[in-house]
Amino acid sequence: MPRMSVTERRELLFAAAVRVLERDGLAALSTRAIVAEAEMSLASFHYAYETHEQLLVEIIAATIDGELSAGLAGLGDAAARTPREAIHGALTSYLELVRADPGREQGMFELTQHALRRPTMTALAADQYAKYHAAAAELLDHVAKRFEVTWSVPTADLARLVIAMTDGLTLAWLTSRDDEAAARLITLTTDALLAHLEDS
Amino acid sequence: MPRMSVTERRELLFAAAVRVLERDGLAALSTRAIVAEAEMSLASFHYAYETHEQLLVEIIAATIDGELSAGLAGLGDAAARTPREAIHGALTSYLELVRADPGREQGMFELTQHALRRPTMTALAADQYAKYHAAAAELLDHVAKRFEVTWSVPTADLARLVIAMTDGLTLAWLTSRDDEAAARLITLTTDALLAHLEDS
DNA sequence: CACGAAGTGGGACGACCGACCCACTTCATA
DNA sequence: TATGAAGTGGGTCGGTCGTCCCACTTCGTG
Repeated sequence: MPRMSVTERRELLFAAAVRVLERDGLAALSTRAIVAEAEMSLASFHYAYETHEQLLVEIIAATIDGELSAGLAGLGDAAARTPREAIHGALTSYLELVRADPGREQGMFELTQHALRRPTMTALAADQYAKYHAAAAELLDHVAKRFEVTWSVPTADLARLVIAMTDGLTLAWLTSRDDEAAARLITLTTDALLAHLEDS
Repeated sequence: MPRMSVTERRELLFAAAVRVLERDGLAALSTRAIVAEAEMSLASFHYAYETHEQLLVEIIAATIDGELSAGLAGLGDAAARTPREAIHGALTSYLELVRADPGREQGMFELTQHALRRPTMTALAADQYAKYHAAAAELLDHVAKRFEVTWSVPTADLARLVIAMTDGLTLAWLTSRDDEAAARLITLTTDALLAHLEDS
């Protein structure tokens, strides 16, 4: 009801859409569900956003930046004393993120799947994963620099391994909710990465 | 138009639904789209299946059995002369399967996501992955037995690593379509597995 | 041949979807 | 205080959804 600028309304709708996506999934992310969550009238939506798809595009593009980059990179340099601790800690932090808010990661998967199916959005999915890989590579480089070691395999390749494992780990945990199995999976992943680490 | 039994009609509808799912995605898998693909009338659907969801459940339950188990296990024992060749070959075969029919694997992901969102279906998703893990464990046991070696880590854990990696590999390839990067990812995964192999 | 079961299909239902129109209110500016 | 831009919301459009009803045809069996 209160009056506000278009940009402010866009932000409120955006936030509401993310909440609906995480809570109820992409299939339930209708225009009406979004405005209900934001407590707005239906017409207000098309005043702020041209189409429903435009909001989706914006969500995909935006949530990537602050998402995994923060989840992985931001937590890798805690109080780790060894490369193993750093890698293992970062992966564990990520799992904790998934456990704390499963709907969020599930929503990311749904958005990716959705984007892959629409020709106009497939480039977005590609960008999404390119950024994931870049963030993971940054984390690996950071570890190498901090502990004065080198990776014997290009970090770009190892980054793909990391992202593939976080995806697989997420899917495994979402389907089984098995914390212990996930922890063992993280240890195995850490082993796999450390095998390509050598003193420099 | 031709007359047929309920079971036969169910099979035709099932096959048609799978085709639509692989070609157009889960979002397009409506009752009408299915009967159009099967060239039936709309009413025929509810004569064969009680509800639309029932068909979904059947698809999830059925496609698992003949899917990844055949994709992985069936191709692991080709002309491989070493454990490395066996593992690497199986993973490469799987990637080839994804490349040959991306829509199929994408459909599987969509079904999993869908199942995870409905409380009545989450158990199905859990079963799905339990079977995946079992199939992968079987493959690993088979390799160990054939080459007279042993895994230094429970194959159940390594199986989770394999499935997580195939999921991550699939997602990575679907989003980037980068064959070379996928091949390097497979090599890294093979390395990770072989690190836990020892003579017996 | 009769008859009931099995199978078929046109049409309609209520609900929800994205999008949009247009009358209305509020505000900034002149 | 007049005026036009900015913002708001009720209502509706055409379309698709899953489901269902019911008249119809075909078939196996008596």
